[in-house]
Amino acid sequence: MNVIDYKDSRPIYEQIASYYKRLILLGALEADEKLPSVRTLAIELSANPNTVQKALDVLGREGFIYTVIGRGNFVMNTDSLKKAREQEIVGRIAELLNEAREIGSDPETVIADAKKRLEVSEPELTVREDAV
Amino acid sequence: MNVIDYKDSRPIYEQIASYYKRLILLGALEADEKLPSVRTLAIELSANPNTVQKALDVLGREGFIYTVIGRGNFVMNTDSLKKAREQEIVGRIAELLNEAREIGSDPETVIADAKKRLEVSEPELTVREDAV
DNA sequence: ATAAGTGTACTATGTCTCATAGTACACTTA
DNA sequence: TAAGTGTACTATGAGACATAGTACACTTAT
Repeated sequence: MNVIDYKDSRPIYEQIASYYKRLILLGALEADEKLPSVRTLAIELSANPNTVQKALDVLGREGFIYTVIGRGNFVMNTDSLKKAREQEIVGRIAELLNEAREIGSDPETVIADAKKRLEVSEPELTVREDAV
Repeated sequence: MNVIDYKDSRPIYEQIASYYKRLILLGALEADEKLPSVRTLAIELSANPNTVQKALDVLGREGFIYTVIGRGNFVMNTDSLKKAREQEIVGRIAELLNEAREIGSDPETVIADAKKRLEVSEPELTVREDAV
């Protein structure tokens, strides 16, 4: 699978963890769904079982999965995870807006420019700015 | 000086580079101003001259400073640097908004929440939302 | 011309993280 | 009982990072 990117400077275990964090937050994996075993994942991802285990450690510590000894790893309920991630995003955007203001850029302008770059996915819900 | 933080996971040379990037973008250092020498900086920052040199390499490659052999390192003009950084910020915010939408959060709500966290620095220019 | 200060380029050493390989053990399930 | 599961070790190698030390070409002040 195309999960590991050797041009990416991040460690492999972190890339694997990020990949599953994204899948879980997107709802691509259902709650209580069983993940492939450590050894199976190692083969699928072309990585070492120890590296996969390290990625699963991260996912477990951060509340994305839970473990049942002898049975496997399972996807955690996503409600609280989504809320937590949303708060991270809000905080990060606030930091960036503060920096923009520090270097003399207007936060409102920055926000407007960022909106222009948003991928349009629901055109029927989009209001064209110049139509107001 | 309190530039290097050993609790910070980033390498020292990157911390030093980030510190000067920030100073330059904020306008705390004027264009064509001379930086302290590599050896002087090493003492001031309590770091190794080689590590300082590596940080200056980064600053030079990214256009924050320029070098005159035998004389020293000097601060680059900040106009284009600020514009480039603003574009980075815009792109990063767009990425975060896309992710928020992917996990079911409304981008407009996220933006509103981020604005609430902005530090108030110019109250005379701030319009209270509930007063509209 | 000389000395001091400048950036720069090396070698060498030690520490740490990361990734891999291999082995072993306790648990659950078929 | 056998197979599959997570988990915990040891060991090895590669690479990034930081430090120490030395050296050289350049510019500037004396």
